[in-house]
Amino acid sequence: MSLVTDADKPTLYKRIRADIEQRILTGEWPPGHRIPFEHELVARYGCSRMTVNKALSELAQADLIERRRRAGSFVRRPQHQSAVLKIADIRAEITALGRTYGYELIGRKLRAATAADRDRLGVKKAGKVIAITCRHSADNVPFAAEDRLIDLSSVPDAATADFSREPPGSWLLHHVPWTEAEHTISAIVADDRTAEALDIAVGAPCLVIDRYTWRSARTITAVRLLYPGDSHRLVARFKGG
Amino acid sequence: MSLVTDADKPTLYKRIRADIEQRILTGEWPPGHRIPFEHELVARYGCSRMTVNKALSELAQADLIERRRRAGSFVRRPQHQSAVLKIADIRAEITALGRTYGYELIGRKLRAATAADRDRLGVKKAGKVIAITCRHSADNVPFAAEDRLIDLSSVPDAATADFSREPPGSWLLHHVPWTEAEHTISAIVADDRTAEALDIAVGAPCLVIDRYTWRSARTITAVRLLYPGDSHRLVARFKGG
DNA sequence: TACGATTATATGTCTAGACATATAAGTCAA
DNA sequence: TTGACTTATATGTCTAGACATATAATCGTA
Repeated sequence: MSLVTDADKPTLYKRIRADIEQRILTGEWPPGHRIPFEHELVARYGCSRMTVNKALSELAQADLIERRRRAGSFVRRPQHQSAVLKIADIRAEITALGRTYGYELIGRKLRAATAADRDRLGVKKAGKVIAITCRHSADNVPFAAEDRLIDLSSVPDAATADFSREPPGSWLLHHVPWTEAEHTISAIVADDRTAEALDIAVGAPCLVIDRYTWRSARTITAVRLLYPGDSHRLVARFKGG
Repeated sequence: MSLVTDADKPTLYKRIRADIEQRILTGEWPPGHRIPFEHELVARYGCSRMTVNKALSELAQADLIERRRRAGSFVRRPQHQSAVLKIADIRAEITALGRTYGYELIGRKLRAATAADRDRLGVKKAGKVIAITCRHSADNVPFAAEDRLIDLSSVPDAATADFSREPPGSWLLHHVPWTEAEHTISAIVADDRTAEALDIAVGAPCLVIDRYTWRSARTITAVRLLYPGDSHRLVARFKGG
């Protein structure tokens, strides 16, 4: 029976945060509205300033309010230009849907980086790379085609990994410590090769995700994922939930 | 000459946070690694516990570490399944590129909600709605086609807004207090109508963004944006920046 | 050996102060 | 009116404590 997400954790600063969030979300305090000063909230809730400060700091970190010295704290304009996009590991995504995951390695080549490879990885110098082509399926229906390049100078262990059984995405997730990533999403129509890989018609729409991954300015992998565009959807949700 | 993002703000807790973040991102402290206890960091930095607690709390809020009572704080596994997708206001997006923005209202209808309208808005009962079709262009080249439905029972002011001059997206952004949104991204091929609206060939790939917006369980608007798929790209970036 | 009770400990929250600092607002002179 | 200076004030950071609480580890017992 809780309208607020974590109303069942009745610590004071969370209650203060939830109270304010509630008023912002309902529109009672519209964008630009100055929320009460810290000392006013201290008086209202009968607590110390550090407690309301913690509540307000978290709201500021979540971009719900903006804090300005000497002026006060203000409700920010909704920013639905940025949303959290969930791009799950494909295996996890499929098994989460209760479907059986299938994986098939199509090609694996270890080679000295060509100019095209270096360009794709965004590096000037690269030694060897592994190029992998594979396919993911759900209930034996093609789900996504993957075309990946791994920089072996960053991930030398990848040279001996067995990608015929484990998808490179999963392997990397468990063997590289921490990464940053950039995703680019676009649409194309299937060419001959793509149509065959995904078992769709030539000219059918495809959703493309290009993911470029690095760690501390060091390139790790570049991957292109192709999904049948009419059956696959990416969902990005902003705020709440 | 700073390697760390906000090293120029030398408050202690930010320095502690940056130090730890650095070690995580470089892989020095891999996923699963237990970072020093609060009392150890207190000793190392010669500060009070609240100060290191603030640093660790922010790292936890950013999902970089996980805190477990009695056990300690641990580096989390990289989660590149969630990324921040920037879906800018179209006008802002175009002007940011230094191109001139153009807007053209194609159709506007005020009507009692049909069954299809209610379905699209995800409501059981809706009074009147406004259906809007319009087009955005950059340097006089079609950039995106928009097809929108606004629930007038949630946003009555929209009935009198002049959408022939201001795009409905911008208008809503400035007239509804705060919203939650869900975006669904998919790919289609252009049909006759779409091809004409975007001045592309029939059968050309299109990127589709369906955005559904509400405030406190109250539906505001549902919009479908169509972009030429080969010229438009969405970029989502995770961590760092 | 397995299970239940106890204990130790790291984190979670909170207080009542303090000083620092950016800046809105007011003051005064050119 | 404008610009420079001063002041008041809200936020930013920090301290040295305190008690609460979840839980890993230990111990004792069946």
